[in-house]
Amino acid sequence: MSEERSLHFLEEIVEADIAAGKHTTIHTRFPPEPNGYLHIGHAKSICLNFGLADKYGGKTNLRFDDTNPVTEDTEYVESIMADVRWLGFEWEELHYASDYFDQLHAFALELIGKGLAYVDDLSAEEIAETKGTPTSPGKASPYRSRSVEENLHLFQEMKAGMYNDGEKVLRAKIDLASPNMHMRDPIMYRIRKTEHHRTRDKWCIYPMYDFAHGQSDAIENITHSICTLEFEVHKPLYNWYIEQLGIFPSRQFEFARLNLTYTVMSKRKLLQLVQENMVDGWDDPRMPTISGMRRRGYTPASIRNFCDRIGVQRRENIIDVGLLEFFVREDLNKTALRRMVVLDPIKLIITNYPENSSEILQGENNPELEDNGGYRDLNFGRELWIEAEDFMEEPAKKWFRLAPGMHVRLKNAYIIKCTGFQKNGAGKVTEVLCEYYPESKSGQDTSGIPVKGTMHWVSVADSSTAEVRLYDRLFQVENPSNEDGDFKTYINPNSLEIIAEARVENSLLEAKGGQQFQFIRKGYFTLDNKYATNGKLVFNRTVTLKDTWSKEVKK
RNA sequence: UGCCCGAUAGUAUAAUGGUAGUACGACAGAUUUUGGUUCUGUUUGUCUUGGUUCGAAUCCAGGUCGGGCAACCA
Repeated sequence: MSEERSLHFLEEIVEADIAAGKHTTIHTRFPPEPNGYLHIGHAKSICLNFGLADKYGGKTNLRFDDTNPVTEDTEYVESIMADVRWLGFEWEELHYASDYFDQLHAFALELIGKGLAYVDDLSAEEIAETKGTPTSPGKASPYRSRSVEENLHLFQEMKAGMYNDGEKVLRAKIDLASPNMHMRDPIMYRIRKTEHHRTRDKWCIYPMYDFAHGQSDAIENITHSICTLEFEVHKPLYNWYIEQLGIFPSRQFEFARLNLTYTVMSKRKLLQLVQENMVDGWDDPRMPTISGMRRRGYTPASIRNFCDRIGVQRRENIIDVGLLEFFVREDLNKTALRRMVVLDPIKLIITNYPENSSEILQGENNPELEDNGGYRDLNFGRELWIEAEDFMEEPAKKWFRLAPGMHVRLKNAYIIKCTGFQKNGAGKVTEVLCEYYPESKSGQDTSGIPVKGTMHWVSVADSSTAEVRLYDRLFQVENPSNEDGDFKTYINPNSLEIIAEARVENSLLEAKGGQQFQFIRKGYFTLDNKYATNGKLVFNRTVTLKDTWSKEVKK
């Protein structure tokens, strides 16, 4: 079943490590900061970390990197856990960097004791100035040479809350002339008199990312600590802390983050869209967040397949969102129930069908499944709703649908012939007239009439209304972050079209939240968990069907 | 401009010194009671200049282009 796949570079590293006897098994971790919602880029990291451990019989932890109380919140913790599980993964151990605050504090004391850390009274601006630039070395702070005793004492006072935010920091004493800016006496601890979402007011000093991440990895015996490329310059520092402390030698490896066309992926930008109400929250179906894609109707399998296919590399990339859509269609085609919905209704009257009469026809639930996935009842009658765009007064070239004199099949029903139409004062077609062939009934057609087109429909007498939300790409340009000026100026003003009253077949009255449907010839849709109520159906379009006709029209 | 990383069809990803392959896309055709699905075919590529070698996408050197690094963010 599984096709032969070559190893990506991280798999090669793991296999080499195992072959060399470095580890018998591996331990990875997924370490989000709980300061926002997970997006498709995180999904890549999740699939990578969990997938790698799974492949080599290892384990994966979920660890919240909650070292900055200013930005973090339990709301995000909850959503992140829900999203990881929804994607289909279960962590081995659940940890918080904040669980290690005591241990981290002890590590800091140890480094101070070794003369490798000092308390600095310089302000943030002064530290930035004395740090130098990438091309010129930094200058030592006047406080760099404080004695171990003094440092211990001052750090104790910092911890005790005797100073205000920004008054003092604890710095590692490394190399102010290092070509790597991160090695120029990086800050280990800063004062933040802010309540932490878990430790509350226990601490007023908090470790920086660099002083927490590697040690957390080491505490959990993480063998392969996988992160994105921008952390590459942090690696010497990551290793320095581990070496000076003599703890478990976790090793960091970097891969290129995921970029997708027609969207943005940075948390900062996504947050802006939410805060400035350009979208309907983090779970807006147009957002590249996991929660947004879930609401939109994407399936976990389609996201996993996508992450699997794009692979993992160290080169910058921007992946065509069309590839994601391909995997969604591929998955939904096999699972979504087929239903008929008319988005832009006009009336079709079958003039030779008996008045006040109707009949029940059968429609397959999914032709891709065995036994067509079973059948549902379709109520057929003299008056039907059809799609306005399925009728043309004067047919275009290669037009297979309705036009005066043309034959077409009504899906799961009869072949009809268009005999006329009505227009209103504005010249808009309001009604199409036709005749049907009783002997052409679906499944028992003896008419012998050849038709090229098949159209969806719903009965006027026996259908309901629903709101349908059509989503398009959020941005008008492939890479909004790369354009001049504010990325928000490139937002697609037509990314959401709300159809207030589409006509749906009555079997959809039983639709449940999160259930997926294919509206025949229209695309994949799902019931919106947020806005659908008992009395009102609201559907989100996940993705359109491939449409070769619209390409034909463009020619 | 100092240090680090990277460069294979339009996009992504293989080839681990020995036939440049795969997926998506695009195009054409067949099938089809969804202009869907499925099937078949076509299309387009190793950044550049040298070097090593019987042989280089792969190794080496120079160049070009792209990305990262100067938060008390992660």
